[in-house]
Amino acid sequence: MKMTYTIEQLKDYLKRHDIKPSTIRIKVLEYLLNNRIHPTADDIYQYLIGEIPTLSKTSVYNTLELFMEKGVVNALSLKEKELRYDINTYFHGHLKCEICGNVYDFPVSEEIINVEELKGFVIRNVDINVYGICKKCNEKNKEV
Amino acid sequence: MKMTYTIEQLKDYLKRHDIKPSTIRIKVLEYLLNNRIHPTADDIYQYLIGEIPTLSKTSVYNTLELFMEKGVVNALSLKEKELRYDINTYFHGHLKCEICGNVYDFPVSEEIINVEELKGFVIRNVDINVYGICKKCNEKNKEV
DNA sequence: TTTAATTTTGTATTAATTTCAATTTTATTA
DNA sequence: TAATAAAATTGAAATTAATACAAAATTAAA
Repeated sequence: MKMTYTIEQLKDYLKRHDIKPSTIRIKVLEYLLNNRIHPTADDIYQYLIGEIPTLSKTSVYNTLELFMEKGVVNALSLKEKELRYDINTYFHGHLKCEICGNVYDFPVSEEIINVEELKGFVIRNVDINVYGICKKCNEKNKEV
Repeated sequence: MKMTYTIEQLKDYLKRHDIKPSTIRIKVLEYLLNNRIHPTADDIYQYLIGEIPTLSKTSVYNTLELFMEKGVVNALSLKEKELRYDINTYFHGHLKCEICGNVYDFPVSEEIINVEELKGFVIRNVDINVYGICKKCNEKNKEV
């Protein structure tokens, strides 16, 4: 994991989002910022248990719940059992490769929600999820 | 429930999708065609248990799984515990009202997947999910 | 320091989905 | 038609992500 944020930076990030910084919150934030792989709660837990041996899974869930309320992360519902979490809250789409399981980002124009049928609807969140086979896995298949 | 399909029509629908028609499959299909509310497996089960008293939930899951394989339904992953199922497999988006819980359809241009970043990716499915407050619930709130 | 508020933990619970062997139904063949 | 094979259905048990919640630990305030 590339370490690109100081503790002060992480604390400020939380404070700016109206979150009191605690060790767990700082570590979860650090993980999310440095591992932009749309991790599950368990991914986060499995990594952080190495850093905080007393960590409980409930704390990870609590932290992610708080982060969602404060707009720090979005949850991704990708037809999997587990939710994934995305620290990138800018408008964008997700590509899930059904072979390797990786989730990639791709740009989407906000124009798509400019349709008559959405007038009068207060939009809080938009998810654009594409399922298929990524370039890498597709090329591997051709070799066989 | 409006009854708009004959058993023969339902059987043909299944056969055209390479599915052997059985009583359960016909009833599940009928329910999906006549109740375009993006029901959950339990919604379907709760209704059909009144028609088929011996019905098991596993059969509903089995049937929906088969329908998905054969392209009869799509599963909707809307950050709820349960999956929902949609008999409308044409390209469109979904609006989930977080107040009343209803899920509405809205049109989306297929242009949104025409981006450079998706070239080389074999697309099998696209989900566009919008979360917020629907017109009806929004107007109710204003009254208060 | 004492008290209050907040955060974290750990266990138990919930509930949707899956697994799978047994049963039932349907189709095939002798 | 009866016997056999194949397919569909059932029901109980297992799985597991997420939640609830009370107790413990930590931090902040008085």
